Amino acid sequence: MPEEQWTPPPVLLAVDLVILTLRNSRLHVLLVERGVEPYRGARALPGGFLNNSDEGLEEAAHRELREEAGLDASQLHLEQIAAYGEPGRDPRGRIVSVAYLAIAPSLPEPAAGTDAVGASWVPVDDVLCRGIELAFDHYDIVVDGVERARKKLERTALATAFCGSTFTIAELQQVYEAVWGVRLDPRNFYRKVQAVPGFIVETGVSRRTKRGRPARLFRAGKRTVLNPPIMRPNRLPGEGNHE
Amino acid sequence: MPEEQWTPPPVLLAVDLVILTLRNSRLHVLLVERGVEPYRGARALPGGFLNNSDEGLEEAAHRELREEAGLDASQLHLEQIAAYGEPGRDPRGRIVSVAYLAIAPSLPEPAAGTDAVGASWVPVDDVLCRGIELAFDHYDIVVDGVERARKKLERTALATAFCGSTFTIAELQQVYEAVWGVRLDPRNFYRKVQAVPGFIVETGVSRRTKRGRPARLFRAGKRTVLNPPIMRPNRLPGEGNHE
DNA sequence: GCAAAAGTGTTCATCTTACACCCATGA
DNA sequence: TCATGGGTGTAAGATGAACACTTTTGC
Repeated sequence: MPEEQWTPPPVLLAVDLVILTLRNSRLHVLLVERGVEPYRGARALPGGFLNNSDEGLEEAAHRELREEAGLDASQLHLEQIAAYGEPGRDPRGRIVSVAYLAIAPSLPEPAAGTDAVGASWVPVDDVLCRGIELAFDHYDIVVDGVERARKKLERTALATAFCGSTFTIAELQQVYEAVWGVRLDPRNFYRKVQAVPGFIVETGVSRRTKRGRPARLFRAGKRTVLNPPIMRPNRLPGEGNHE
Repeated sequence: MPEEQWTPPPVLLAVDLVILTLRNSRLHVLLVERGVEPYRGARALPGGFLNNSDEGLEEAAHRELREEAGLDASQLHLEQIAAYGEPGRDPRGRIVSVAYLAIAPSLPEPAAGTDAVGASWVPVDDVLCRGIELAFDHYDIVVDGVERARKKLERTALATAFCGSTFTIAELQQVYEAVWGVRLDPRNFYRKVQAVPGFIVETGVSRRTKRGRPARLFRAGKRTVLNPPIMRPNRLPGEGNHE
């Protein structure tokens, strides 16, 4: 913090949301269609400006979550990704956006009660492969958000945020497979997650029915840091070099 | 990004720096002493407001690095930590700060040619144990910055940013030990870092002198992501629960 | 009974750890 | 020569991948 008399230039602050969920075993992100210029017609992350000078950043994220995605703030994971402030990122002027990552459990609703036009769940793969054009620098933000989720699956209980209040181990495995984009051995995964103290706890009421033997139901434990961690399978030795 | 006609409230944007370095095998952070209210006399992170509406966030971080710490922007690691924007974090008004983490190699100078009064390197342990009072929410920012560095040592070549252009494996080990606050077996560390392709490369000119057998000199390789990673020794099973 | 999914046991390869030991230098 | 730190070998234990096999359900 500086000591100058000179008054620093004010900037406009926005909050954008990367809301991830699983829909039929694939990772999806919530996108809205822009109704006005710039980038009219393109898809963008839900978000908006700070309401007033007294609104906190996370508070604004919670409000947007409610307004634009119809998701209740409580009981869903929310964390900051980063601030995006390159001059020129928004043609309307100097706007700095603070991006948040939200994880929602799989819900039956199509895209939740949204008031923004054209809100829809889009497979993350379609976005990452640039099959869908995003407004502003929102592509970068999605990349960073997904990467954050991928990393946090290893050492934190983030995966349970994708599940309902109770879940089977197979469902938990689908979270890891969808977010990491890999296949895991169900038998080894089964033991591995149970070997982490406090990660998941068995609800006595064990069963559920679909096909085959019923599975025990678990709920998220209190422990948020995983020890030992659930490590992502090794990429082949000669590979990836991005930060 | 919203579509409202209403004009959002502008906020002031600041940039704060967590500059880490090693000084005689201990992790230090650069702090300045505040000359004006609020928090006059307390220590704070170096930083300042955006210069003008055209200055980028990282650009501002580079400028502060030069102005307040006398460190050349080029060839030192710089990455964003997060945005800190709770209303009330600064008694002067609504100020949102974007914090950056910088890693500087061990330099002979006491605190570098600073123009801020009372800039000094402070052992990170003294800050984390709250032995030193920091202004604003700068304690939280230091915690987040150090935690970021600790995590990135495992999977990235960040440790080499603490070293000069060439370094011995023992020096690299001191980085890991100081940042993680653990002791490592030199023999096992020696082989482990060399087993990561592209992490460090041997400079033909191998020697250096102090006491005992001379060590080979290495420089940072091109690979920034470590595979396999250098994992932090396991904390005991019943432990830590913070996010 | 059969298919399918849950859950268990076991093997083999790999990695980690601990530590004995040798090497090259300054004093 | 001894002390000191650099560098190598190796064996025991822990971990992880692969996969055969048993259990419990719906049909």
